[in-house]
Amino acid sequence: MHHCETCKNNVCTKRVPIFSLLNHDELNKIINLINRKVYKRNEIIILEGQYLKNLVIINNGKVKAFKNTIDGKQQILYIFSSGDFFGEKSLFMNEKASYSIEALEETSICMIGKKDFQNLLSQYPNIGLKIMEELSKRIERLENAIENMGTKSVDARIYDVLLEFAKSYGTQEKEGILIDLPLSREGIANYIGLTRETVSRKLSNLQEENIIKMIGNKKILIKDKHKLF
Amino acid sequence: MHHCETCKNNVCTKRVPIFSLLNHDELNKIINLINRKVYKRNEIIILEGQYLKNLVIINNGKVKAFKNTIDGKQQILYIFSSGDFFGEKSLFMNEKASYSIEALEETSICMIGKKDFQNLLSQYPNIGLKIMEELSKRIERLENAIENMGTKSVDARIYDVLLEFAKSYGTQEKEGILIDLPLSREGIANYIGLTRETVSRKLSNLQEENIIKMIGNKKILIKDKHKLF
DNA sequence: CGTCCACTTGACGCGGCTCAACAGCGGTGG
DNA sequence: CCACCGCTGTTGAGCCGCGTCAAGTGGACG
Repeated sequence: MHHCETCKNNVCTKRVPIFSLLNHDELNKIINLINRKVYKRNEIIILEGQYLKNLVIINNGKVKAFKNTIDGKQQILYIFSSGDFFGEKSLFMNEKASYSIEALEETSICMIGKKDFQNLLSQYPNIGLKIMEELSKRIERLENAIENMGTKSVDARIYDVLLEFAKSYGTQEKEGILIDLPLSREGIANYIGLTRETVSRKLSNLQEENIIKMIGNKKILIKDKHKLF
Repeated sequence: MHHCETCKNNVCTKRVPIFSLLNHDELNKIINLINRKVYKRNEIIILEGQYLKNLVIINNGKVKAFKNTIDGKQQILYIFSSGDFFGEKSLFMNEKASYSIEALEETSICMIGKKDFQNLLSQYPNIGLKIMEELSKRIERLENAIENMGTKSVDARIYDVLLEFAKSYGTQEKEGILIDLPLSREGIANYIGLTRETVSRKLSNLQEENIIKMIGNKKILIKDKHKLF
């Protein structure tokens, strides 16, 4: 159906906060600038060190942004999902990507060429404000992550990541908050700077204390949220 | 002398990267919007949780931006010096400061009211670009800090902070790079998430290995930079 | 149903934190 | 100017906890 093709495209622009101040006609103009692409789980979308030519907006799915260290470790910096964008650095500075992006599940993205987006920016300055707003939020998350890693106990870091996931990926059930985990145990470890084994042990402890319940490896039920503070 | 009063004011705007695209007349208009203030060492400029009404630009001196944790620890997030700005978050969002700012030495600042700055922004959109650029740089520093704290050994973190300080506050001498430390040992510890004792020990080790030389508590000479990689 | 990879659990060692004692330095007041 | 005091830095001893290595288990997917 023809009009469905349009719907599909609209999705990209409609749900994106940075375009939220534009009206319908303006959005339609933008649609023509967009290229879409779909990635499967574990596929690399951007590799650290590459030059970026697009601003990328996630339409559907989840990705992780991470750095690999020389000695084979991995630090996950962000988990991006629907509506989030990345590659914005190349818009102001002509720099290489400072981290890699990998799909955590089937993910469809929208790409806008650097030039096109710069034109949009000068045409609609409010988009710039929205981006600054989003960058500010990202900065605040990073600042909190540093505070956690620098000053908090390992237990507290586990609590924090559980609460963070509960907020972003949790649903309220009668027995508690059910989290659809975006990351594996190893992923969680790489997100908060621990090892897989330590995460595993800490979660087992929490389960023994009846604070959480692990459901397979993909879900966790938080039975008593208040014990995680 | 009258024209020196003007010079003094100019300093504020001239050396600030975010105004670097403006011409002389435009800068003069801005000068009228600015309030200046001087803080002594250890004075608090902003307290976490306060509402900000200004964008603050450092004219002269150094400050630290930090968070205090419930159990009395401190995480230093940034060291700002001449030309750096803070308080930008209040410009896009009406939020409280997420960290405190304290003068590390005698520091003079320039303040521009929120409304005034928003007007500037819409008048000179390039200022917005400059701010995004600076925010991007800040994000990159935070991302690297997280990678360091999450994946690197304590030794490597000490090396990194020495190299960072060498770059920002060091001068090349014949015997090596002489660093004018912005932070005390305790400050360094709070910057990279260690304890005072550990920093002290690690620096003593480096001195024994003849890689650095401590000169009082305020200066460090890096004799062999290449051993710090 | 079988294979493989991720997760779990245990044992162990090392390294950074804690506690404690002391030294050095700067600031203050007599 | 000196004496005192408090804060920061140094150094030592000991402990605890996380990382490492290793073995065994379980779930996901073909």
